[in-house]
Amino acid sequence: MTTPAYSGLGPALTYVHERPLEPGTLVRVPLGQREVLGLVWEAPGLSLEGLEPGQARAVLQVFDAIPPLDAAWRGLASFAARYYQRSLGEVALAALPPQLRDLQAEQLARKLKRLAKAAGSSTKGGHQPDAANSNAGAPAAESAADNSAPPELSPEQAVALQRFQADDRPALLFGTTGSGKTEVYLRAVQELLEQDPQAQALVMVPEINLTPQLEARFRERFARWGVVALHSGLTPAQRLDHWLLAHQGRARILLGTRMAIFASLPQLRLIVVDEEHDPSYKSQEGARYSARDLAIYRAKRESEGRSPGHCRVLLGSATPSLESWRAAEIGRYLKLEMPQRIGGGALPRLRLVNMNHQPKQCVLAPALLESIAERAARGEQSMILLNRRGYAPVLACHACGWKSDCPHCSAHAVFHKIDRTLRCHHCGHSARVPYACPDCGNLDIAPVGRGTEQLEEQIAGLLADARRADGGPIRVLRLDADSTRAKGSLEQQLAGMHEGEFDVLVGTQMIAKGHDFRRITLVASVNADGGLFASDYRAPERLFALLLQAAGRAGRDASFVASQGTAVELWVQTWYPEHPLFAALAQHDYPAFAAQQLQEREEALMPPYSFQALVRAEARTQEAAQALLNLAAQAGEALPGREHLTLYPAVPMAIQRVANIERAQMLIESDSRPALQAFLAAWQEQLQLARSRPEAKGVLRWAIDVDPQAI
DNA sequence: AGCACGCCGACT
DNA sequence: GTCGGCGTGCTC
Repeated sequence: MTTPAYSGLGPALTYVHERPLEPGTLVRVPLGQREVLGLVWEAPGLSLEGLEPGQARAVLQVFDAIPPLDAAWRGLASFAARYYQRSLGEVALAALPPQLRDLQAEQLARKLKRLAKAAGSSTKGGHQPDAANSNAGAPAAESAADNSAPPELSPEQAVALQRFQADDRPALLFGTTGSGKTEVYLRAVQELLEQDPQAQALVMVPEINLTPQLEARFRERFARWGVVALHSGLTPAQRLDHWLLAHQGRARILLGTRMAIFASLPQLRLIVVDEEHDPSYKSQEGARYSARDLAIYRAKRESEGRSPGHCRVLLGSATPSLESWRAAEIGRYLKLEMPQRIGGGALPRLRLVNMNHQPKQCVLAPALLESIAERAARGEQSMILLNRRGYAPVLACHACGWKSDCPHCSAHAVFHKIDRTLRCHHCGHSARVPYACPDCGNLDIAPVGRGTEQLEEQIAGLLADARRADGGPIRVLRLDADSTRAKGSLEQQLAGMHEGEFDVLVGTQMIAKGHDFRRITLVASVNADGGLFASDYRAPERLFALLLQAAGRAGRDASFVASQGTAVELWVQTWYPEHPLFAALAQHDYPAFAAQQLQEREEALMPPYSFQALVRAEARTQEAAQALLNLAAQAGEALPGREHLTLYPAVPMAIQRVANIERAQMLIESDSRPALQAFLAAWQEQLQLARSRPEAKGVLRWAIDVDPQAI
C-alpha cells in the first residue's frame, strides 16, 4: 500500500500493517537492505494478489504525529507524475522536505513539540509560527507588529482586485513594470485570509534572490498570520520546519520558488504566480514540471467538489507568456490590465543605437557614454545589461586560429581576467591562461568578444575623466554570478547601489529582475542581437521580456525623476535597428508584439497552437545517443496516438558534449495533448528496450521533457 | 536512486 | 592469487 522514497519504480509497492492506514500517511518501510520513507497511497485492504504469501514486508514506523497528505495534494503529485512522465514515487517523495527522509518517527514528534512550543511562547492568541526564524538565528520581529496601514489602491489596482474577486477563472494580471502588481497580490491575500480564518495562500516568485524582499513585504503586514518561505536556499532544518508549519495550516502564507507548488497546504485558496512568464518556473532536472502550469491544475483540483472558484490563481506579468496571453485572449483566463505606473511615472523612452554607424570596435556608443556621464554628474544611476559573465567568451590565437576550447565540452572556455583562468561555464573545468598559444607558440593570444568583467573595466576607463555629483570619480559596480558568489554579498552590494555609492551598475540577467533602484534613470542593453535571430523560436519572446523588465528598473520613483527633470531612457545597441521587435518595444506595446508572435506561431503550428515534448539522451558516443532515440522512434510506430504526432530525427544538442558526455535530442510535436500524453506513456517501454540494443551501447540516461521551454 | 551481484585488469 | 572497476538488475 505504499510507494517508497525512490524513483524508477512505477507502481506502488505493497506492505502490511497491523491496522489500516489512511492514504497520505507517511511511514518508514524496509526496501532491500535499507529503510526508506514511504507514503501510503491506496486505501488499505487492497491487492495482495500477484504476491506470494509473506512476500509483503511490514511497515516499520508510522509518522502519525502529523496529518496525512490530503487527497488534493495526492492528486497533484499523481497528475504531475503522469503529465511529466516520471514515476509517482519520485514526484511524490521529491516534493517532501529532504530531511523527512532520514528522520525517525520519534525525532519528528520531538520536532513538532518544539515548533508548537515556539508558537505558543510568542504573543497570546498568536498562532504566530515563527519558530522558523529563530531557527535561522534571526528571531522574527515580535508578532504584535502588524501595524503598517496598507496604502490606498490606485483606481486601476482597485478595479483589478475587484474584478479578480468577482470571477472564478484563473486571472492574468497584465501590469506594466511599476504599476503596483505586488500591492494587488498583497490585497488579494489579505482580503481572502480575513474573510476565511482558515485559508492559506501561496505566492511564488521565479528566483530565490527575490524572496527576501517579498518576505519582508508580507511579514511587515501579515506577520500575525504566519509567513514562511520555501526554496532551495534554506537549510534542511528550516525547510522541514516551514513545510511542517504549512502542512499543519499554521503558516497561512507561503512564499517560495517553483518547488513551493508542491507544498502541502490543506486550506489552500489562492496561488499567486509573479512574473509568470519567467522560464525559471520550468524545472530543468528531475521531473521537468512547470510550476505555473501546475498552479492552474492545482487550483482546479483544490476547487473540485467545492465551489468553482474555491481556490484561485493570479498570474502576474508585464510581459506574459504567449500561452497565458492567448488563454486570456480567448477568455479561458480573466484578463486584468494595469497600464499605468504608480505615481504617474513615465515609461522609459527607447533609444536605439545603430551599431553600423558607430566608430569601429566601440564598446558603448559615444552618445550613450555621454548620457551616462551626465547622469552620474547629477547624482543619477545607470544600469548596463550584458548577458555574459567573465572578461571575454573566448581567447584566440590570431596566428594559427587556436581557440580556448574546453577539453571536456564542445564549448569555449571563458576568459576570467580577475584570476587569469579559462573557465568552462558548462562543466566547471578551470585552467590557467597559457602564456603562449598551445598550438603554435605565438605569444599574441587575445580575448575575443566581451563579458561583464571587461565591460566594467572599459567603462571605468572611458569615464575616467567624468565626475559624479560629489566631485569624486565615477564608481562602477559589477553584479553577476561571479561577483556575488559569497553568501550575503548580493544583498550587501545591492544595498550599496541603493544608497547611491555607485553610479553605474554592470551585470547579467540577475540585475534586470525585481529590484527597485529609485535613482536609476538609464538602462542600456549592449549585446541583445543574439535574441533576434536565435534558432530557438522563443528567443524573441525572452528578449522582449528581458528588455522590458530591465527598462522597468528605470524611473521607478516618479518624484525623483520629476525633481531631476531627467528623461528616463532605455538604450539598446543593435546592428538591426529595423527589426520589428524594437518597434513594439519603443511603444511598450506588448499586446502588439504578442499578436505578431502568436500569428507566426499559428502559421507555423508551434506552441501554444501545438504541443511538444523533447527527449534527450546522454551517451558515451553521439551515435549511441542518436541510435537510442531513433530506434525507439521506429519501435513506437504502432503506439496509441502516433498518428497525431510528428517525430523528428534525433539531432545533437546545441552544446553537443558536456563533461565528455555526448548529448542528442528528439523533438516530438502534436496537435493533440492527449495523443502526445498517451504516446509518451506507452513509449517509455520502447526507450527502455532500445537501451539494450547493441547500437545504443554506451547510453547513460535519457529523459523526457514535456512542454520544453527551450529547444 | 541505492545496493547487490557478477565478470575482467593491476596490486600485495 | 585478491581488490576493485562499473555494467546489469532488483527492490513488496
